[in-house]
Amino acid sequence: MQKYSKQTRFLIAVDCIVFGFDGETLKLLLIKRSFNPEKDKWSLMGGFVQSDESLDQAANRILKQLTGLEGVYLEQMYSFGETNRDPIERTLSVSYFALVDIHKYEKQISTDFHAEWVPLKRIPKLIFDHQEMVEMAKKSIRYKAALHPILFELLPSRFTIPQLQILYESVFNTSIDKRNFSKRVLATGLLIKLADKDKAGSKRGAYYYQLNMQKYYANFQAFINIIPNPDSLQA
Amino acid sequence: MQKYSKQTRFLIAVDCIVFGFDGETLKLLLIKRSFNPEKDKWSLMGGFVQSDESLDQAANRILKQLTGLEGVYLEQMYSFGETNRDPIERTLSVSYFALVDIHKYEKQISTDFHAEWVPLKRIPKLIFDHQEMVEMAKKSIRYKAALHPILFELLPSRFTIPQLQILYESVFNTSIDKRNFSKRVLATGLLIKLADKDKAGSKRGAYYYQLNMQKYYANFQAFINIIPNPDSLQA
DNA sequence: ATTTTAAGTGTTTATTTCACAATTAATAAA
DNA sequence: TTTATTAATTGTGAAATAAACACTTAAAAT
Repeated sequence: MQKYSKQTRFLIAVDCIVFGFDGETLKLLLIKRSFNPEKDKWSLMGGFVQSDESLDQAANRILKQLTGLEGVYLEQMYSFGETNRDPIERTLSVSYFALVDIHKYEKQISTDFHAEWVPLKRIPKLIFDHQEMVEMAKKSIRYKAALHPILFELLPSRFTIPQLQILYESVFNTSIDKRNFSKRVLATGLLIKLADKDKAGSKRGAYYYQLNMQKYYANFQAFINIIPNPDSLQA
Repeated sequence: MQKYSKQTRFLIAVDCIVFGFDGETLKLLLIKRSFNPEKDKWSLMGGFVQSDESLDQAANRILKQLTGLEGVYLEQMYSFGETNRDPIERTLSVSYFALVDIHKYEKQISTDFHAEWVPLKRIPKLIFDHQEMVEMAKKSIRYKAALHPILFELLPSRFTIPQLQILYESVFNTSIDKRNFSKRVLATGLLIKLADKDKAGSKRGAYYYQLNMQKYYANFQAFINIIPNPDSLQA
């Protein structure tokens, strides 16, 4: 088999920006890097693409290897290709963002792996250009969540409207009138009201809801307006 | 200097989906591939990333080399990484889309280079996964143009509102009421009315407008609503 | 002077968004 | 048992925005 001779070949990495929500705070999953360079520094989940796997496969494998997470929402974001972004050797990084319900994986992550959930407001210095990736990922999920119902991926399968509102308020760093918020989310038709309540947060208790998966998948592409004044969003 | 030994290295290509508008029809710039494999087949503009250039630099260089185009709107879209997408050797393709005023470059392209503008509705079979890239690019510009004023990049610096409307109608494959359209675009505050008219399209002539570049750059990220019923858009 | 053609413009109605506060369910305390 | 506390739940009116809809006008051609 012939080859494209004379062309340079490069390392290709995948880096994952993993968002999680615990009911109160938006967090990122970070690890202490286990190899040189920058060993023991904070880093995103990353690894090299192998010759027998596609980018999506690589992203899923890396996420699973480093955190045990499997089957989570994962979306390609952007490829970072500055020549000197890795000081050892030029490496292209294809970045992905992931959305995870923290509680579903919390124990698994902290016991089996050296990964940690860090509040988005207190991200430490990261290696290479990972800081830049995080900034872009924050913008990306805001942008996408303003139009599409991706934030449900951060919640457990049963959740309350107040929980959902806290999540939206965290992501958009704003506060929303709860009457208008509940009207908007219910108007999407995506929610199914359940019979029982979550009594953890209040005496009265808040009804649980779950996603109408039919409509969720069917309407995923359609624009959905949950955020007031989306005009002020930054891309 | 140490290296990451044991890791596989890959070819990295950049492929550009170049959109153009001639006042009537949306077109793509295609070339007949000049080397094997698939020599003489239709292809997007592409080339390998060199060791001393970033992805953006590679995209700009390739666009310039193959078409003479320089300083055009160019945006990274998506990275395609299926293992077998290039039959000769595994190659990652980082795709970009570009928006070009056809008239500004038409002669240059057809005389100096073997590139051709092909109406979007009559794209021939393309090599590799370029068809898939084109489909994604069509969705991408629709999506982005529904929210941001990128389509002005396809027009000359002086244009009329009827021209602009035809462009929007082409991109969204729809027809728009001209009273509502002109109200919407003028409401953005992005347009400056000029004193003279374009007499080519009608006896009466249509006033030329140009972009208010201040506002254009300032408001580029803000959501701008020009399309009726954007809910029906597909991501 | 008349015809032709596309450009330009305004109003009414319907829909959506926004601002705003009282009531209720359930537990805890008296 | 009653009362207090706390968060959940719910509705309405005003304002802004979007949608539907048709005639007049400028300029060239006849």
